[in-house]
Amino acid sequence: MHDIRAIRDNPAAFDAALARRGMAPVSPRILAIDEERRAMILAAEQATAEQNRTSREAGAARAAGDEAEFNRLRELLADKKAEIARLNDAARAEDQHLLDLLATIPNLPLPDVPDGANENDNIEIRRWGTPREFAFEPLEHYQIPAARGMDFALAAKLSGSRFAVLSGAVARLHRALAQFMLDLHTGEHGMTESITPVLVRPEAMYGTGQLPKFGEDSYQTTNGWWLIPTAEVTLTNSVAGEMLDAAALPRRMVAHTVCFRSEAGSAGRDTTGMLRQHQFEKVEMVAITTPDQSESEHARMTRSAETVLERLGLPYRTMLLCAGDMGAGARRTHDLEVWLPGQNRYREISSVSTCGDWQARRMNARFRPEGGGKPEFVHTLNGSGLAVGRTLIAVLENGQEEDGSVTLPEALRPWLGGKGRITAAGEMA
RNA sequence: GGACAGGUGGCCGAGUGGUCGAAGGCGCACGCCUGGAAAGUGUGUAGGCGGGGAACCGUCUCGAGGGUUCGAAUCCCUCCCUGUCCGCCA
Repeated sequence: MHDIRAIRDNPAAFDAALARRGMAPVSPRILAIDEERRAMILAAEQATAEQNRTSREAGAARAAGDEAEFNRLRELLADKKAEIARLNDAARAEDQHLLDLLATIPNLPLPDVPDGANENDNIEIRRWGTPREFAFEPLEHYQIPAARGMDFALAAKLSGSRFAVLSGAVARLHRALAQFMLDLHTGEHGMTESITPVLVRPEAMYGTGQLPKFGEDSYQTTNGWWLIPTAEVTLTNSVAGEMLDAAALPRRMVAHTVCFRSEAGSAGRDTTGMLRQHQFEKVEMVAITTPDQSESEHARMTRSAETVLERLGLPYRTMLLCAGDMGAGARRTHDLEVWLPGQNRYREISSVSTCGDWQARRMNARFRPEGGGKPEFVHTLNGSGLAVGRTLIAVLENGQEEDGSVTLPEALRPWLGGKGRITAAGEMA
């Protein structure tokens, strides 16, 4: 949600920023509605003020025992009533009209976000680790003998395509990864862990920006709940409607949840393996900050995600997304792409975004500045830390050996009962 | 699923038709007191929207919407939400 005053103050800058997302200018339409809306509000309020005045006079006349005057004023009010109702309805309709339009407009890219239309225009800002030299042709994760516990046929029987059943060693590895991530973020990155619902009200989906525009990307239950596409929804909306203490910020949260995405429109992409699923698990980080904290927090959160990959010894690169490739709520996004030897390329494994006050306005999440003063909207940030299924893929592909076994990252041992590899037979050893 | 109870400001909580945006308390801000702090004490302190350079003015908001009334936090209706008890259940 955008601040109508900011648009009013500088419509050209607003349109210019949106143009970087490939959007046509909208400020003329917004300003026209806003002007109409304000005229309506003024007319309605003036009429109401007159009504209130007359009503007080009527009360006074009655108190003074002036029945004639009271009756005269009462009739006057009765006549005005319909007109006032009409003006109020019109003012409210215009106000809603503006809100509905603003709710569909994506966030403005920050100045340092590069121009560009799609992922080809993203900029690499960092690279860590060196992809391993293989003496053999590395396999994709679902081809690796050690990953035989990954069963897509069974998942298809139960649910259909784009689901996976994990059994045995891969299931345990998946669980270990999630726990390792949570322990890292809570133990070293100052985040508080939550277990949240994965079914939410529409309001929550609206707050983070999935609704009203992107409902087709998610699933809804028959009684109106939405299945979260990311724990960003629950963690971020935890502060919806709240007035937070500035001293309590930044608030850093992390949650491991299952996520659901219908992935409409990506049919045909990554159809094999568990890279892209309707249901997957993710460890999600969310930070609620004051406006002056959000920049450093974005860097910090990106580092928190990068640290997961570094501890696991997985080569990655950090991308700065171009304006055209960012999600609607983001002002700047860092994507972490992990090296997948089986695909011989880097693939997205985390996305870390700062949303400014765009979500906070939708949620009405504010804080009172230290030393008092008017409430201000908080800033919100979110990032994967990391997508668990994709991390599993990366661990399997990067650790695969010629004999079909997989050598696991040293850092995971405490979560694997001291074990360090999966045999070609699919046994933890 | 059934039966009750309830939704008031940053928080707690009073208020059952009239000048109530709303007592009181807590918190917070500023001052007094103090060597400094605590305690004590005084004053102030809701938010949104609109108008205005500003001071300020208007308007809305006591869960949401509608109704009754000259006038609604207060009465009536509908809906939403929360809690308690019962039933069921991992």
